[in-house]
Amino acid sequence: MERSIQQVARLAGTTSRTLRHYDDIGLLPPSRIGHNGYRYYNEAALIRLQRVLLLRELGLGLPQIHQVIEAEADEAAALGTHLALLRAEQDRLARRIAAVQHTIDSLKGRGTLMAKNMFDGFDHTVHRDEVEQRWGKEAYARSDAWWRGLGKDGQEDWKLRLKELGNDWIAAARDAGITPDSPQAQDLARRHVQWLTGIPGTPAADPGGDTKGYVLGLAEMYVADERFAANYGGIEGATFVRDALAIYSKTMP
Amino acid sequence: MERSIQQVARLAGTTSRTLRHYDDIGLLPPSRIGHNGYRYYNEAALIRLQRVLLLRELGLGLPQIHQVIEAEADEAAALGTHLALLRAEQDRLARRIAAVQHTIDSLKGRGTLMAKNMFDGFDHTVHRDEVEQRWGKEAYARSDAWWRGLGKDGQEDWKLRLKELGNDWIAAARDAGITPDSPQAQDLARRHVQWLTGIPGTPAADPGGDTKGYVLGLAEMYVADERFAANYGGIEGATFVRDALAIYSKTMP
DNA sequence: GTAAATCTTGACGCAACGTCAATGTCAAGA
DNA sequence: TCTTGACATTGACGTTGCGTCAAGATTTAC
Repeated sequence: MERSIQQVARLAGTTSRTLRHYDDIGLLPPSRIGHNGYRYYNEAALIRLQRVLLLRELGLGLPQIHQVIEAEADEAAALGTHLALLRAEQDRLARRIAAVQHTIDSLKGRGTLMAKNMFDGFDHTVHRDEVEQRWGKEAYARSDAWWRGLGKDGQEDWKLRLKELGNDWIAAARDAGITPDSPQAQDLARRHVQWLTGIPGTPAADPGGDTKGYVLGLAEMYVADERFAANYGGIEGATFVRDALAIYSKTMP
Repeated sequence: MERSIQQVARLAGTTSRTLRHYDDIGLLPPSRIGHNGYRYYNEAALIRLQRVLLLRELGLGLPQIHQVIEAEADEAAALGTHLALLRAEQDRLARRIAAVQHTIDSLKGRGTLMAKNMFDGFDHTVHRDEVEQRWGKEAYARSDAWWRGLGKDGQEDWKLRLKELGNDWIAAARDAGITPDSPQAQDLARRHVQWLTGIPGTPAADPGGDTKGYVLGLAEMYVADERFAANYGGIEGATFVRDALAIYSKTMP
C-alpha cells in the first residue's frame, strides 16, 4: 500500500514539510516518485520514518539519527552517549530551576535582587564598591583583612566547612515555622559556635578571649559580606543566622 | 571608569561578539562610542549587563529579557511564568531519560529494537494486538499515576519515610570518600529497594512487575522532581542516589 | 618603527523546520 | 465539461543567539 505525503504525515503525527525536509537531506527518501514529482511512501519507508521519529523523540540530531539508522549497529552505544548528554542537560536545568526559584524568593522578600548573584564572579573592586556603599567602609576593611590573613588554603577550607553548616542554616531559614529563637535554630547556633571555637588562632578559641563579642562581630560580618552571605542563601539567610547567633550569645557565659 | 569591549567581555565571562550583538538588537548599547567607533562601557552598563546575563542564565530569551529589564516591574511574575516552563521542560527531559535508558536496556537484553515496540502509540489499528508490549513511557506514566493516586495523606507518609532513608543517603553523598559504586552506597541502594518492594500497590511490589525498570524510573524522578530531590540534599544528593540505584539495578535479576 | 593585539562593520553559517509565494495536479460536484 | 477546493511541487526567506571568518582601521607594547 502506498500513501501520499499528507497521509503519511497525518499517520505519523508530523507535517508534510518535515517529510520533504527529510527527503532533502537524504534521511528519508520516498519509496517512489510519480511522474508528476509527487512523493509516495510504502510500508518500509513508514518503518524507517518510525525509527527516525523515535530517535528524534529521544533527542538525537538528524545527522546522528542518519548515522545510527544507516549503520544499524551500535544503537546502544549511541544512546548511551546521548544519555550522558541528557543527564548533563537535566542537571543544568535543575540548577537553573533552583536559581530561578531562589531569585523569586529574593525578589519577594527583598524587593531588590542586587546583592547576591548579580556581582558574583565580577571583579573584586566592583564588589568592594558595592559593599562599601551598602555597609560602610570599616565593615569591609575588617572582614577583608581577616579574610586575606587566612591564606588560600585556609580560605578554601573555611568555605568548605561553612557550606556544610550553611546547608542546615538555609533549610532552617527557609522553613517558615522556624524562628531564630526556636530550639532548632538555637541548636544550630550552638553547633556553629562549637565549630568556631575549634578553629585555632581565633578569639573564640582563646580561653581568655571575648568569645561572645567575637561571635557577635562575626555574625554581623556575615550579613555585611556577600561572600559569606552567599553561603547562607543570601542576605535573608545571613540575617537569620545573625539573629540566631545574637540570641544564642545571650545564653553564653 | 570606562572599559573597552574586550575588558567587559572578560570581566563578565562572555565574548565581544555577544556584546556587539546586544548592541545591535538594542538590548545593551555601550555608554559611549569613541570617535573611532569603539564601544566603551561604564558601571551602569555593566550592571545592566549583569542583569541581562543573569536573566539569560535563567533561560529567558533576549526579547523577553529586554522587556523585563525595560519595564522594571514584576520581575517575579515573569520568572514565575518561566519557572513553569522550566519545570515542564524538566519533566519532558526526565521522561526522555527514562525512555532512553529503557531502550538501551531493551537493546542489551533482547538484541534488536523491535519494530512492534516502536509503532506503539502510533497507528493503533495496525498493531492493536501487540499493544501490551509497552516500554519506557508507560513506566513513567504508571509511577506518576501511582503517585497522584496516593492522595495527599499518602504522599505525606511517603515523604516522611523517604526522609528517614534520605538522611543516610545525604550523609553518604556528602562524604567525599563514598562513591555511588562503593559498598556503602550499594548497601543503601539495597535497603532502598527492599523498602520499595515492601510497599503494596507499587509495580516494585508486584512479583511479575518490572521492578528494575520501575526503580530506575523512580530514581530518575528523584532527580527530576524537586519534591523528592529536597529529601536528598538537593540535586547533587539525588544524582548520587540515582547513580547508586542505577548501578545496583544491574545486579538485580 | 614595527609587530601584535584589539577594534570596526559586514556577511555567512548552524538546526530543524515554519511560512509564504507562485504554480501544477487530482477528485468530485453542477 | 468546467469549476472548485484540496493537495502537490520547488524555492527562498525567517527563526535564535550568537560563532566565525574577512578586510581593514587603530591602539598598544616592545
